[in-house]
Amino acid sequence: MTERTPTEAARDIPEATVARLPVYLRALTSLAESGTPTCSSEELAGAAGVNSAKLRKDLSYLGSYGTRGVGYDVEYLRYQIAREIGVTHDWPVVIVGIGNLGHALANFSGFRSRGFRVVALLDADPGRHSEQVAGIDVRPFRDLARIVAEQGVAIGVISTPAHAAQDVADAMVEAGITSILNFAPQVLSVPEGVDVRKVDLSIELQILAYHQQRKASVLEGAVDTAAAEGAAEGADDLDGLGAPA
Amino acid sequence: MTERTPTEAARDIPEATVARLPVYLRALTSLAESGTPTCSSEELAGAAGVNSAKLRKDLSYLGSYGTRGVGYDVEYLRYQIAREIGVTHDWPVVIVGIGNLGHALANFSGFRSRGFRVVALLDADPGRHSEQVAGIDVRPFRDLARIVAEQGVAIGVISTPAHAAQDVADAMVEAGITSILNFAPQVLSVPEGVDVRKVDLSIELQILAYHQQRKASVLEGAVDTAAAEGAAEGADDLDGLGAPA
DNA sequence: CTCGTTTTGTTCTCCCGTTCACAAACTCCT
DNA sequence: AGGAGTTTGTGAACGGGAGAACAAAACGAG
Repeated sequence: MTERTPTEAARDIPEATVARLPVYLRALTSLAESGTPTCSSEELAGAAGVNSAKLRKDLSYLGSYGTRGVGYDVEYLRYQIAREIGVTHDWPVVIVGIGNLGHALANFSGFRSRGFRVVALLDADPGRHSEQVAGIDVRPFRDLARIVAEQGVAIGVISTPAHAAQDVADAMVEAGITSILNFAPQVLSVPEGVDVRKVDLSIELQILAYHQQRKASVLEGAVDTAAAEGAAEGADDLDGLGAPA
Repeated sequence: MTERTPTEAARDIPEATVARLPVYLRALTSLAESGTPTCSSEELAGAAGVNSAKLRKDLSYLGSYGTRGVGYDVEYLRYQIAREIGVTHDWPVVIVGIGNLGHALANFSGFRSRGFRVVALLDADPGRHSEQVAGIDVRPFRDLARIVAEQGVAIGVISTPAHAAQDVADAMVEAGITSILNFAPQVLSVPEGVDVRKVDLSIELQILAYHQQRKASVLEGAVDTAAAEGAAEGADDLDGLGAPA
């Protein structure tokens, strides 16, 4: 049953597992660089920051690539994961919106080494078209469709201001892009079959703030918090809440 | 430690809900700016990109802030969520690692408007200490502890290269920071009680690549995939994975 | 060859999160 | 005042993921 039918490419890998595979891949790459030939699930789990049962279960979705009593061959497992994710070859990527963040993304060295290749930087502002960023010319946004077609681009990155993001997404979809990584603080609506992942600094910070607030109220005693909550618990007394910015 | 204050300051809000509250907050802010006085769960859910049942359940964890048959008061709900998250006042934040990404983060305008204030930019490289970024002086990393103490910083952002990230995290924890947002592609180990959230470009792209690969193999038929899988069974050909930076 | 040790792959159980569906509650209209 | 129409808040069913625990498999020693 661990036998792998080559044609069965479409096993169901749980989303949570998919999200961890890149972490394992990175850990394995690191192990490989340090010359480690094999590793146990315990070691790898440690390097990836998860517990070993979860790691083994995750890997079991890919197949039986380990050896009981021994562990996993680092290089072999690394290749298997890379193949499963689909980063044994580079994916061409376009970045739209070359502001501060766009610059940083264009210069990000991890692209090439992790299975991606920036083939174009686009911006709607003509003032930026003379620039070169990370050795790549910034080109007009309207060239998007042509570039996508010529280079076979399937993945697009949006690093524009929020108000432009939906238009850019629409244009990307129109051009044939079916995977979008969105850095703009804006909910995108896209047709079925198009994947969107968002990266949102404010949201991450606000989540931290929520937990931080809780930690603070526990540490400082319930005095301040109790007072504030007490007022709120009044349920009808809504004074003091009336002044949102 | 787990004992809760009598006034029940610490209602249990599920983690998944906490992660969506900032999205609702943003949608409400947008509605408020457009002058909308009230909205239904359906409208708000649409703006936030979730379904309305989920939205209502999420909000119900905070309390009963809506009116049946009417909907939610935009300003009121906005304030309630902001209070729950803890962004009715600004949180001081330090950013460590002022490379490309650090620049972008420092210039990110959403900080101030969403409950955060960058109080310091730190870098270990003395060559950067003469710089000013976004109107803030870049200061030596060793000043961290003093700045954290003086400004009451609880949240730190790491935008260094991967190899420096753990040291920075250790120093942050040592200085008293208990919430870390990590942009470095590196698993951080921190003591209990310290929250870490990670934002990882490569991982997000690789997740997209996985789904993209699936879409492609479904569309193009199993032919290419089968061939690729057959080759991979050789198990020794690991080319194409080499030379990460 | 056999036994003991190690480590994987998998099963089982529990918990969290999502979704459905509906009663409760409020407004508006007559 | 009362009924019709809305919309919230929530109980209950359902599905997926996390973790514990264990059987199966490989290796090495004697």
